[in-house]
Amino acid sequence: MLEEVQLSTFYTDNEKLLVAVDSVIFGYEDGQMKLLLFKRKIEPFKDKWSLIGRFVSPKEDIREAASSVLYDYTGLKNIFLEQLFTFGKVFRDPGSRVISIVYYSLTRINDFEKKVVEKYDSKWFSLNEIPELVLDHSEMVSKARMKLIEKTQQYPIGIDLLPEKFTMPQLFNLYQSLYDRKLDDRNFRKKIEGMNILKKLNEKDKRTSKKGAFLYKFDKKKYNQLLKKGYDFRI
Amino acid sequence: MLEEVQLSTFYTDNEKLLVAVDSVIFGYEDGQMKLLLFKRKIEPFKDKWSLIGRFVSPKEDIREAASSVLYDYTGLKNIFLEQLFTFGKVFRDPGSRVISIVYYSLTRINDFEKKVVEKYDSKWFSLNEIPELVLDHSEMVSKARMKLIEKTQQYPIGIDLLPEKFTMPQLFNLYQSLYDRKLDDRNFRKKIEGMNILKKLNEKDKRTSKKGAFLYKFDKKKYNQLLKKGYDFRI
DNA sequence: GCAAAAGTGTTTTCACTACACCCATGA
DNA sequence: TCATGGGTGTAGTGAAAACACTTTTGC
Repeated sequence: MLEEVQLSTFYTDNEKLLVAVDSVIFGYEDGQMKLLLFKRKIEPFKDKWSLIGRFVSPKEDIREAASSVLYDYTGLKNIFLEQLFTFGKVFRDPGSRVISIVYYSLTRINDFEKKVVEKYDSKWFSLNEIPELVLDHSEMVSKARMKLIEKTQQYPIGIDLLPEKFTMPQLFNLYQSLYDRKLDDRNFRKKIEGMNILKKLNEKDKRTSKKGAFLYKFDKKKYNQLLKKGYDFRI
Repeated sequence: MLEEVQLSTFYTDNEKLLVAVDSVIFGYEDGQMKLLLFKRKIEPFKDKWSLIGRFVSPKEDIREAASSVLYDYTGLKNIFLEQLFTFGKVFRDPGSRVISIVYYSLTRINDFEKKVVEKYDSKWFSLNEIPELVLDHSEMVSKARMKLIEKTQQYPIGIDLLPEKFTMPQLFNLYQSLYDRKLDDRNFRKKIEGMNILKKLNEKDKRTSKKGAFLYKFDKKKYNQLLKKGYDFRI
């Protein structure tokens, strides 16, 4: 109660606005980057494809709001989540004047998650098959895709997109799919090994070849050391 | 009136919040990057140093709000202005729950502008002499400074910070001051000339030496071509 | 034994670094 | 004539690019 009083003492002459958070959720599966979309549950544009989001209440931090949306619809906690951009045109939403603060996140698409996701009338789309979206959500997605590519230069995003144990060919395919061009596999290995942020395990993944590919793990300690020095993660 | 009706049809169950824009204004003068700060005019924290900003009205785009603040307090229009980040912790402002969308901008500090600025109880501070600021404004500034350095990698920010005609030593000093370290002047020239985005003029600036330094202009056409290809502007 | 994916080295090329001296001019 | 800032070239180093063959093994 005291808080309430404190918080309403000033600025009383100014008009308030609706504020929402929306999330662009990326995942990686079958050698492709994917995007999680939802059937919108409210008017206007009910049942059209949309990002997931909700209104921010006066009692929660905006990041908290984004992270709780994520948890509610995917069951995931503590995953990569970063603010992208705030959309604030007057008529961006015909339903009302709404400021939308957009976050993007990176997840591993796995079986558990799929079940939660199916419950909410949602679907993973490959990046080249994204349907028309409500409001300015397509613009949000395209900004997020650009940001994602930028992000690869400062951060080894494989950490969040691949399973804990992964093979070199998997990592290689991830980067090819992200950059949308062919890379040289030998140079790729050299570059990655030069970074020295992977631990090679004594196990092999034999699902995709007879020979089998060695499994690796990210070494988060070494990664954090590099990050402090401002390492350049470009491939 | 029709608009009003349209805009209030949906989402009526949700609580609204105060939304503000704040601007981090950078300038360059006397070989130093500077920051424009203002004495806060409202309670709480009246008369403390602060970024400039104001509340967003329901009838204006957020970018419009940021750009009009800038115009009101510096007299400048059409200058570099980009969204930085949105701050939205519940208690970031003890005056009330306020979402703050922060923009940053780059300007040329010139005599005209100075007069407008003096009128508003404001002052340019060198980056290493920034006083304590109200609320979370110091965090905003430090985020803006990091962004500024990032930005130099994708954009020749000299365009917005230097006068239209400038000398190589001026540009060189700007980058040294931005990166806060000594650079090699010969390598710097080579790099810049390699980019091929400057036009060398047939005039010299003799204010700082007897020999005089050639003046250059940015060639915006060539710059835009490079930008499309995703050129790397790192020094 | 062969198909299919995994894994490995060398040479070339190019960009970045380091480094020191001459030039033009006003006072 | 000299002090001051402006301007230039070259050799060395290291990272990135280009490029093709061998290994493993389930079928």
